[in-house]
Amino acid sequence: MTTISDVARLAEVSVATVSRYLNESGYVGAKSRQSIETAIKELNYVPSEVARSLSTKQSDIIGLIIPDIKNPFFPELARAVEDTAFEYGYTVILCNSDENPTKEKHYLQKLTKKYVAGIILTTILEQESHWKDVKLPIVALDRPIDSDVPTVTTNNQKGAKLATDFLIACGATNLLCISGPEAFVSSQSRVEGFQTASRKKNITTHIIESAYDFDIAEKIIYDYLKNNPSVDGIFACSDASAIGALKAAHRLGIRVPEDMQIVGFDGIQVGNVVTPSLTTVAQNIYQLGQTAAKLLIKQIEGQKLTNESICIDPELIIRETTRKERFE
Amino acid sequence: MTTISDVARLAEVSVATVSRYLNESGYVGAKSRQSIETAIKELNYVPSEVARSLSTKQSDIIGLIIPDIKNPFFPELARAVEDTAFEYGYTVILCNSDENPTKEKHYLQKLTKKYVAGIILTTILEQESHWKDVKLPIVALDRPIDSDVPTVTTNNQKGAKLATDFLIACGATNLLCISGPEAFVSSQSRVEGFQTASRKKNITTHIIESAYDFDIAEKIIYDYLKNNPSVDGIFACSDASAIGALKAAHRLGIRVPEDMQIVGFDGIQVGNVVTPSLTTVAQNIYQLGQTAAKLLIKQIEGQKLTNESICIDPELIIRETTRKERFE
DNA sequence: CAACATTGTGGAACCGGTTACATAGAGGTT
DNA sequence: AACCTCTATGTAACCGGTTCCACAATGTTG
Repeated sequence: MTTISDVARLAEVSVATVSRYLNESGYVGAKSRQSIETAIKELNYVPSEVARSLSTKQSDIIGLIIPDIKNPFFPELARAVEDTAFEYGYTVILCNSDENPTKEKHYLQKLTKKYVAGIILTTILEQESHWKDVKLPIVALDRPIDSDVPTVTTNNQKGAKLATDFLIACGATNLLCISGPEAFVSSQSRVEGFQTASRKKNITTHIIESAYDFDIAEKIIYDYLKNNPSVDGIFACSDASAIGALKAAHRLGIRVPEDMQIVGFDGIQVGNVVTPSLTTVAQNIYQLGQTAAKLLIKQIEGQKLTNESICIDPELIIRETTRKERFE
Repeated sequence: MTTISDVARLAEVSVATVSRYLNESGYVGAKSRQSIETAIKELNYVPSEVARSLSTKQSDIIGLIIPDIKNPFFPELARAVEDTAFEYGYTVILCNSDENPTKEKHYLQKLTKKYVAGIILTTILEQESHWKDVKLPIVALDRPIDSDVPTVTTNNQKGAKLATDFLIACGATNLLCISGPEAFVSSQSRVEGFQTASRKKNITTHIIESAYDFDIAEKIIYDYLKNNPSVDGIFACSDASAIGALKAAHRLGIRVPEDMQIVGFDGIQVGNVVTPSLTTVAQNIYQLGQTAAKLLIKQIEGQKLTNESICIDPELIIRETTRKERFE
């Protein structure tokens, strides 16, 4: 591998001049520029990121910490982050935290050691104090960490309201809400949205909790529906639970959407492939990731973005688990 | 951030001794060891990966290049690689190539500049010569690059044979094979497996090609089945096409598995969630990723693994798109 | 024309580690 | 006592960049 001094030697200038040329900092005369350019081409020179990082204490690496890339929500998010990073010349390190604080802390330390430029963090859990000590640029995704950390979220409450209003408009009167684990703030907001939308009307509501997991949700919902056959509308706080509900209904001989309607939340691809395909409140996942990445890069490149938080509206996608004819 | 010389100063030894202590290289006396340990604790010292990389020209970063993390096959693979890397103290940079040689080349250069320790490469396309110049440890996943590059693949031919034999055993006699794009070697092997399995018996076969994409496959298969209603068994070279087939059949009023049976290939999670759930040849995706990562790390840590290639057997998962009663 | 600003360049310290080499004391051998 | 081998440690060069500072040449201004 050729180094900057090889280039300097061949171009008959000093390394300082070459460095200035490379970074477009300071003056470089026309003939120096010329000879440097030819030297670089001739030697096929590529500057070492590592050496530069050591000097500048900065790299072009972004750390992305998510719970689990296998969770169908995250691949698209990761892709959005990576695309945006790529566009701006950054590179992404992928970390799966499993929502485990120890692992999270470990990654944090590793990333720090590598002088990463910044971190995008998707922790759904409660605020972990160790994030407050980090002096790196951070953007929180999906869940706020701290009031002065820029955050990108979906408007969960609004989305839930959208879903619930729609269920009711489609004639459902006996609503079941499948919440996520209590620790997830996003799930709480969705439940709140559900409650505000269903409270005013003359509607019966129930709320049960389930992990965001197909199989677990299926079991819980199966048991519930068995004992409560009057439910005619389900709002699930995740598409995973919604699909669980679908399977549970199938096993119980409940026809969807004729006997019971279902609306999910998330907008993951699977929802479109299931039969009947899932009506859902789709988060704009790609935009979520893109926005977070852009926000982070802005911060990295010097702008202080204290307090800048962005809330992205989700969108109701009407498919086959709800009825076409609207009442009201 | 504290440095090694801070530690050396506080411990009243030289940086060389501290470095020796950290790397367990060379001799360190008992009292030096003691004072270094306390100094490190007191200062909360964490060595800089970057500085070390500059010296050693090695990092603990592994580059993972895949076509697209959004493709449902890759999240689990990426997770396996990351898990294994984590276990051995490595870190993963995620690169989406979109099967685009230019992007691939770009990433290759970027990764080289960062002194990554090695690269795991999943390119389904034809051999790209630029990989031959790379002097980094490489492992090819899913597709061989070169005879002397260690490679991890699924036994595609065997899997296809498994699927086809099973379809025939379940009574299908008029088989349609949905191949992948011609450029994918893995798809070719699957078609070959299909052909060897179906040739000997008294069976009619057809082969059509489709991208590995739900919607595209659905359209192509819909058109085909419309004109060829006698097909009673489909072997799809990917679960994506299999699901497309399922939807096409649904739209045409063909009952699955009563009128027509379907077997997919890949074993992605969606297959289990679709109705009826998909009988498929499951690749052991996690093991694929894990094996590749381990192979790479072995190489990184000094072992020359020329010619070491591993072929992992897939497994037939019988679900609901095939009939229970076996003929024969 | 003197004083000063602007442009162009190189020397050398520095980033935070690793490592070759020199050195020195302790213990063992003959 | 002379010599050798370990063990233990420090000095300093090096990895490949960035950047401060000094300095020179040239242009500009009053």
